[in-house]
Amino acid sequence: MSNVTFDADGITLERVREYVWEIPPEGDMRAPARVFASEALLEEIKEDKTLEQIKNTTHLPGITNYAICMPDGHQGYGFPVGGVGAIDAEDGCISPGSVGYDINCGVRMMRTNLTYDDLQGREEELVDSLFTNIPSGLGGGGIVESGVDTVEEILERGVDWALENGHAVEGDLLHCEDEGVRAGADADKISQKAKDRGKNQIGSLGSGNHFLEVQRVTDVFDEEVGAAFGLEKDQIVVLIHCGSRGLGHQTCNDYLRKIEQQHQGLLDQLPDKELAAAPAGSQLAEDYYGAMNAAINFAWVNRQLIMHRTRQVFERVFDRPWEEMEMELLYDVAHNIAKKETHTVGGEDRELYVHRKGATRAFPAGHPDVPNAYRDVGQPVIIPGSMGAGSYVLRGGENSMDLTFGSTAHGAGRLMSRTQAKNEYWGGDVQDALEEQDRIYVKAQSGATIAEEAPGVYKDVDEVVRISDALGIGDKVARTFPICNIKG
DNA sequence: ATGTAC
Repeated sequence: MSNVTFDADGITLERVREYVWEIPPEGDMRAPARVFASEALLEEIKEDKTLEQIKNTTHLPGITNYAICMPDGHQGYGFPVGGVGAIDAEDGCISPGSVGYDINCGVRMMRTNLTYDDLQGREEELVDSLFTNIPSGLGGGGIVESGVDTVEEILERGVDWALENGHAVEGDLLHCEDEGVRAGADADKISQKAKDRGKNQIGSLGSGNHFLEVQRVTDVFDEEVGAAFGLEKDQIVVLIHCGSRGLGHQTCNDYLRKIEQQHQGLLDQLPDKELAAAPAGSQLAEDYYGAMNAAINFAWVNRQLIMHRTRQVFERVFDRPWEEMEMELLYDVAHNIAKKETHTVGGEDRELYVHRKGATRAFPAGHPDVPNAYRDVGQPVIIPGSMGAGSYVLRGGENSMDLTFGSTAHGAGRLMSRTQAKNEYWGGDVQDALEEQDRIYVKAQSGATIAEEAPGVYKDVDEVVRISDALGIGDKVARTFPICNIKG
């Protein structure tokens, strides 16, 4: 190890090699922590509690190799956003606090065969129609509003339910992780209260950083992989970012309370109560895993319904069938989950609960869990930037299994809190500037949400992606730029 | 992120 260090106000990071930093174990840390970032990003990461939080996560029993902070890391609830914790599934634990409140928050991208020329002049009509037809904002109102029995079916059957009920086509399932149905989902482990919160939110965007964006492809960096993903310059694509709404939030809350009641001993060992975990093999660990998998299915159906409704909006605006516009799902990535996966650790295969909170699975070419359509090039990874900066499509890099348990970053990462953002920006001004300077059309339920999500509150997504690419954990394939954005 | 309630 070289002797280059980075001093982050009391926490010293040792440089392992370019863009890889390590916090060596001290006190009750069970493993080192690693931060994958440039010095420029570290300067931002050190400004909040991220580094302290990534140190704290190494106290979780069963933490394997090292806890990971991605280049977009920032402070979260207990476990940092942009964090990966691979934890032994036999002797370790599963941590609802480390998955977070928005179970299976994630992004999906839909292709079209439209070009920017087809869309110019129609932006306002399109953004208005999307905003009118896709439920957004806090509280209830979904594309489907139904009873608890429907929620239960969705929880266990995932996108299969959407297919059977006319909200999906076969190809949608083939281009989603787990073909849109998470195994091991147990609706009985989701509380009545959570189901009640979910029943009128099936197909709804929510609020905060969730959005639907129409974008154009500005760059294809890798022609071969770009072709495999069906992406080319000037093409219109749609990006959808949302999660499991009140149902997932309630589920996280329910299990945090159960841990306080049943596993106070483990809780007492942790430096931060927000890392709450259930011991592997306990009834509660099994129950949470069943519930979390069910909430994952709910979030997939949520994104599916929003995508399918978007097809119908495009049909009306462009006056032709969506099939003719080739509006096909490219891929759906979950970035707030824990998943039982087999990884090679010190030469032997181990079952691990891989916690990815604000981190994206990024399996390389050839991995059996990559869908057939992309098996030869690697799993698509979608990294949204801000509504002013645009987003990236990557593919799982060949070093991801060795370095990061098959993971990479998930976004640009916040630079400042929501409260701070509202002091810095006024929503209306942000909206006007985006339209006048960049011809980006934004429509939101409240001006406060636009202020909270102003481009200036995010880190530089180009720098985040540059590091992922340089490390070979997620390789750059294409870049997009926003045209229309709707949000809560 | 999230039904500005337990």
